Amino acid sequence: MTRVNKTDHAVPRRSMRRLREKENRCNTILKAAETLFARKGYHQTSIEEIADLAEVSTGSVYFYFKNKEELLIKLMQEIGHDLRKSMGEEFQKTEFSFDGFRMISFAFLGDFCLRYPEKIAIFFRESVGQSVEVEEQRKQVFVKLTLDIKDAIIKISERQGKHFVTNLSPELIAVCIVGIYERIACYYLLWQDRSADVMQMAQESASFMLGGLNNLFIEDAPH
Amino acid sequence: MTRVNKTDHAVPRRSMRRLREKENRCNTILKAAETLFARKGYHQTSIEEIADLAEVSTGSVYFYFKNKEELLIKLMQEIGHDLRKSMGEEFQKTEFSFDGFRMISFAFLGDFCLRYPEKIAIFFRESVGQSVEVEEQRKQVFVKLTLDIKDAIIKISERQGKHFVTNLSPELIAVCIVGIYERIACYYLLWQDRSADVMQMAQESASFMLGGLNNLFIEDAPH
Amino acid sequence: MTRVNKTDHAVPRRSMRRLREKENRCNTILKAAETLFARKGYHQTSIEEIADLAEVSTGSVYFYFKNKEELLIKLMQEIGHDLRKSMGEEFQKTEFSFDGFRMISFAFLGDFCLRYPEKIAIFFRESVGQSVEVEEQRKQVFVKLTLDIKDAIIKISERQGKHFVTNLSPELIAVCIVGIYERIACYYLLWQDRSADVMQMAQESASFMLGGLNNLFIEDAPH
Amino acid sequence: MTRVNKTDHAVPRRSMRRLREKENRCNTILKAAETLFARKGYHQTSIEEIADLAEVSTGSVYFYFKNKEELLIKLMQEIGHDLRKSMGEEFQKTEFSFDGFRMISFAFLGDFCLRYPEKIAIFFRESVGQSVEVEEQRKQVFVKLTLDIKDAIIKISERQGKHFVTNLSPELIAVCIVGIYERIACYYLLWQDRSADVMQMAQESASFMLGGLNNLFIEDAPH
DNA sequence: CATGAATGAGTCTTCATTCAT
DNA sequence: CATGAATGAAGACTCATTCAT
Repeated sequence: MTRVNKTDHAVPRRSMRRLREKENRCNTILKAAETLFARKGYHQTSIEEIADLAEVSTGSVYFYFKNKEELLIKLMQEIGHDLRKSMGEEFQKTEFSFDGFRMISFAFLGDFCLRYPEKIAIFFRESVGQSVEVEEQRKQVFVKLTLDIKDAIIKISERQGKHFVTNLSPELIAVCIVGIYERIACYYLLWQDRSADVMQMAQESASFMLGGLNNLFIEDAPH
Repeated sequence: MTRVNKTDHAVPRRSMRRLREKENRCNTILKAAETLFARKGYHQTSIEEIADLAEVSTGSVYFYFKNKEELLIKLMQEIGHDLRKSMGEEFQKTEFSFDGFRMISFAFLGDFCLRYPEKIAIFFRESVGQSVEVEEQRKQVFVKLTLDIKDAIIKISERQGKHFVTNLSPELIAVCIVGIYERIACYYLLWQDRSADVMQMAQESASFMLGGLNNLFIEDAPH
Repeated sequence: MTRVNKTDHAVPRRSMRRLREKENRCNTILKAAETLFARKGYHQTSIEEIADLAEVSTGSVYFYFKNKEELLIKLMQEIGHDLRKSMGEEFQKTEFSFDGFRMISFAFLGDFCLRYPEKIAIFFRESVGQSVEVEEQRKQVFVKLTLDIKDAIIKISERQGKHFVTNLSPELIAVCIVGIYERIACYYLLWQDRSADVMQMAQESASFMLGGLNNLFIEDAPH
Repeated sequence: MTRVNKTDHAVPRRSMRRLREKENRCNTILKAAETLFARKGYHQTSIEEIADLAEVSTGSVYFYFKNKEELLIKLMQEIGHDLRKSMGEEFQKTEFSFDGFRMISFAFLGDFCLRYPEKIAIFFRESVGQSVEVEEQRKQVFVKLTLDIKDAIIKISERQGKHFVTNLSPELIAVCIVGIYERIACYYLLWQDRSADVMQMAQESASFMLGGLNNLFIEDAPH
């Protein structure tokens, strides 16, 4: 029905498109998928809807992506990559001082989350619990992200001449930090619209992390 | 719920037995759903499979539950309820001292997660990103859980005569705590099998939280 | 289009059906598939068409049959079974004399082919070259059919006190006979309508086979 | 065909080379199609796969062939042509004596089938039951093949001064012979690998045919 | 002539849900 | 209350074919 009208007068979707962009179909499709997955949910979004929004045929979606799952996985990986890059840069800029935590809090909450709420929805909601394959890829993305943070934590501790109570600590702290960001983003941005308070939260969550971190350092024996 | 009311108005003679039987069926079905959702994923599990495992007909599933979604929601709510109850008890037992954090860490990670890995899978994975309705219910469950923790935090701080840097802090801390538990459970129990280290993690995550909490108290000005 | 009208006024296909027959849906579906496969070809027939002709929903087709392939396989096996049964009876009736060949020729060409041209189309045309699985099943059906004939040939030769030139001969003769019937059926009934000459052909093809058979007996040394 | 004509009208200077190149391409594609159709089946083979194996683009396939069907038809016709040519030569060589049957058996089973098993798969399996058009062409190819054999049979009988029991006989015998070869090839070469016994089968099948043929000659009345 | 990206109609298949028994 | 056969809407995915470059 919708379908029929679409091709009725042979209004080629192509013409308009080709004028605007002759490449980057791939990105257009991904962007459309991101928008719809975030808006309607992964399962509630059909390939046809994605194709329509991207001004492309369903066949084209399958030309660029193996299947629907791959769209979700690609989006997730891309977001994971961006987050890692952004975090890495912040840690670099602050030369692996404690201040890095404050910076990544602002970068993530104050910048990324506010600018790309759909990416947050994809990363923390739509990519969860969809299929074995998606979950496996999600795990890998999150493990990489966590290990990045763990490495940064180790570097920071070394620069401060501190040691952790156990070998587990650095990774555990990284896991905690990821969990904190995740839940703050979901709770305050996806579930409620508290974007006005985001800066405050960035500030306080950084304090929280630093306090937590400090508590897992071994007390240096006084002279 | 709708269905349950049907029989509510009439509590006749042999009702007791009937009620127990009904509750049993209901629970058998829920248990089957929990097992399968956790093992194969919500979408990959069909009503027929649930009915088979519960040894009832598909029609019976629909007698006790409005639809598949309701199964998931009920499971989620049940788990949320159990967690809140358990946490509440721990805070009570420790009389809202700082030690409560250590206790809930052990209760959650050392006890709940190890005993009911399927519930963890349902609560933190399968109930995420499935539909608008599930997400709405999930939000409510999580908000309740978070507010419980927030209340406990406020009580604890009051008992210690401490004040928070902002009004946001108590809730934010609660959100962080939920996030920490969530991610630790996923990372170390669903994604990897690090059950051997769980006690250590409970210990350290409690320290982490306490450190974080402390950092969001206002420094009492020394007189 | 066709679709829309079908359900527009909610004219339940069920009502009419239930009145006529409350069982044997399975056979109705198979019969519909047979008719359509023979008329339009296996690939050119959609499940929906089969369901329509059987006055059943598409879902019902999948309730009784795993997939489209299974419909074809079942049809093929059924036909194979019928043919073997019919042949077996003819050989029995003629007490494994040479006359059996004449009888099966009449039974197959004069009876079966004329009565069930669609079965011939399924057995010798539509079930060929469709997929690996169909081909495998087809092979098994044909091998059984061939071995039945081989056994009959051996019995006949024994009764006549004859021996074959080689061990291969009985099976080879059976293979030839199957080939002869197959091609006659295709050539004279599917490709041309020579049903008028069928009896003549049955007669002559039996003679041909007998001549062939005789030529593969060892010449008994004259005393 | 349509396409070929395009260049037919203009046979200019460097045409020779072009023609050879074109023919090469054409054959390369046909060869690729033959290989894949035989290996994976007609429907399971996509144009893209054929193009890949032939190291051309999908567009090129459509330059040389109207559609996928035409590829199959061309292959089938080619094989039919080769078989007729080969048979004709054998009959010629044996001067239309009874020995011709032995010769074509060896030529077909001992030579053609062993050398070109893919052609056998195409001719007797993949080209069956695919579409109305393919079936129509298949019929024509087989009818030609059959009539060739019929003609040879008539010639042979004339040379021997024999007469057939009815007018139908020569064609019927031809049909039988085709069926015999077809089924032997499928049964012993496509379904089982009995290539070791092929010579024996050629020998015996020829005997079978001769016996059959003889049985359809009218008994010459002794003076 | 060659290319290969783009098309989109066409189909199979699934499965939550219903309801007559 | 229980059953499970029946439904049919919905969607993913394929692939022969086209055509601008």
